[in-house]
Amino acid sequence: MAVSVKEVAARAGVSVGTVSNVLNRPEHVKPDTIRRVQDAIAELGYVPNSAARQLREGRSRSLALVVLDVGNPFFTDVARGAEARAAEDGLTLFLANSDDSTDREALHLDVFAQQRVGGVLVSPVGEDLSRLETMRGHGIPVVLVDREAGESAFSSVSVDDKAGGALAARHLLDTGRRHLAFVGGPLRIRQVADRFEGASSVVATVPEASLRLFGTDEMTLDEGRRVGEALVPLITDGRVDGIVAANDLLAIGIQRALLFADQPVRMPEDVGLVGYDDIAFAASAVVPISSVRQPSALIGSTAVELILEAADGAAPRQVVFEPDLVVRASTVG
Amino acid sequence: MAVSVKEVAARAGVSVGTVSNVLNRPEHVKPDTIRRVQDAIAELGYVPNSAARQLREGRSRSLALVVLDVGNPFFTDVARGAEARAAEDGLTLFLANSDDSTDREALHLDVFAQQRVGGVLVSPVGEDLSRLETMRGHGIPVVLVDREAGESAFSSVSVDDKAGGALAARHLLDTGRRHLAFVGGPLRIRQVADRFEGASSVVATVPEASLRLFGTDEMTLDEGRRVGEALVPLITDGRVDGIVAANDLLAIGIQRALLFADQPVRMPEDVGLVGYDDIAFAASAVVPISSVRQPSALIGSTAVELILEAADGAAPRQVVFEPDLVVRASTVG
DNA sequence: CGTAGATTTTGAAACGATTCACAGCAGCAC
DNA sequence: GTGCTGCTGTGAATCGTTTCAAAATCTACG
Repeated sequence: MAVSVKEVAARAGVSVGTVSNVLNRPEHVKPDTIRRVQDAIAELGYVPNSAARQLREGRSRSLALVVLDVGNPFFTDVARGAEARAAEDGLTLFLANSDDSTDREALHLDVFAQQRVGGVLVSPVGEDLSRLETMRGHGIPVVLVDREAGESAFSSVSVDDKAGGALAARHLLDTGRRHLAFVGGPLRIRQVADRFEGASSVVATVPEASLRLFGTDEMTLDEGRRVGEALVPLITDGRVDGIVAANDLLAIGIQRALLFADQPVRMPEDVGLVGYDDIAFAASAVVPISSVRQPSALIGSTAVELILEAADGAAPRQVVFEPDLVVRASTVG
Repeated sequence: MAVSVKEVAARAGVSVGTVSNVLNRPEHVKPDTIRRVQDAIAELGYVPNSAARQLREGRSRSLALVVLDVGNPFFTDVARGAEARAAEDGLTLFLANSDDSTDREALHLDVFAQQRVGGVLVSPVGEDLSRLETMRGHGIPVVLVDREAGESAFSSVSVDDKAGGALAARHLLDTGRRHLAFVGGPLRIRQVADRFEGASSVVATVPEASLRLFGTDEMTLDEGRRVGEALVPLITDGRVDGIVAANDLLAIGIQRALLFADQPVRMPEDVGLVGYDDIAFAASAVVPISSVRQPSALIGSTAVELILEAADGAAPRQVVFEPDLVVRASTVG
């Protein structure tokens, strides 16, 4: 059943060492021999066993990416960028989904540690990075994605979320709004907390402006709708005239609730709405949504770059991208 | 650097066999010994090497899923269902993206064959299943996802796409439309061809009804918008009054183009729109979109079920789910 | 106290690929 | 003919785990 180098060697009338040489350094093998071995491989349908190879080499030619939510287009874009960059170096990228759960995250990290992957890219769920420390201690390079490493000795690639939050809030203030709402949560997610903080700090600079927080349990379309419905009366009253959503899924849900309320809200006249991530659906929304853009594919490819550096023993490095604002009809007429 | 069973054994003062027993069949080991070994494991930070385990066992405790497009929420939902079911049996699921390319599909399948994964779930890009045949020949169970296996000896789990296409078309006819447009492509994608065929066959039963095909290169928001713009004048003329989109991404793009045209089209008054897949965004669209629902998570979990059966040597089996129609405001007032 | 039987523990073999020191050999110069 | 060099090819050792027959130890009971 199992075809191994041994069978191939027997069939081709050479030793196992020679078969391995044909596979890994054909320049040391006579052309005629190469052909004989390749014929044998084809005839027997030999497929190398990567477990054996890996065991011998001590490390696998693969990387892992653990994201917070595969359902969020932002992360699939990051994954695309990472995979493309990894492929350039002949590396395979495993994609795993932690779904905002520390348990699932831990589970995946364990599996990857056991696989001895060449490196782990992770957008960590919580603040506790000790498990990642141990991974690095075991010689597995770790890069934080979409989260700044701060004083810790990890490499990281992130986007300045405070700046992003500020960008969104400032845009609303610049276009005349004064009573802002920030929708997102839970605040234990660092990205959310930072975006809120950025927005807050900008609002604080304008005396008559206010910012009110509307917390959510998750950042989904449904939660957005729920909050959107609650916002309608406030907007009608004039108590809210600008909304910053912590991501585009929320923003889309909010928009839907506002436009389809019994007493519909006009956008951008009655209220301005800014999302975050600039996923494709944001541009295709009913009223296209202004959004804070993050260079998602670039984040992915840069993360792989940093892993490769780390694997070469380079010192950890923090890359922080600046977000920019894509202005659409949800904020300006 | 590398901590192996050997070091653990030495530290705990037992043999390597005992360490392995603690890990795999603790019921045969004295409680006191278990504790001593576990302490040693903790102190040394031992992490099992799954390459070695796999080499010994000949097969890895993991499955692979290769999807056509990770960017499509339908497939991430399938992946979720599959992963959950796999986790029940302690199996890891690797997710890979073929992006509609046979090359990328082949690449991923090669890697998985070398990994000796316990099974492969794949929604194949083309019609040529020979590579999958060889995988099965090598003893790796294969299950086709979202594609019926037909006469071939694979297991498969699919949804009746002809019935789905028919469902969509019949609904439009039932609500009084007669001039239908089918948007989707390329037709080499089996699912698209089947949905079109289903719609055609229903339309053919109504004398005065017609169905026109609008081909696309890919099934994305942008392509939907492009076709939507082309449809506007036809709808205004009354030459088209119902649209079947081959998936929801297209439908959302189409809707946006129609609603935001210079001379906007009313929905459902001027035209009815039916999508396919029932992704979350369809329900949250401006005008919520009627859509042919596929039980995505169930498809994923069933596929894993079939893999497990096949691994136990059971005969291949074809599971075909019936789609159903979720009616929303895009087709009825 | 001896022993059958059960419970624990042992340690060498095996999984499949890579590596590397070394062997075989042809060609060549002296 | 001898010794070198360069090119090919060899095969035993190795990676870390599991397995399993056999050994060691314990338990209960006459």
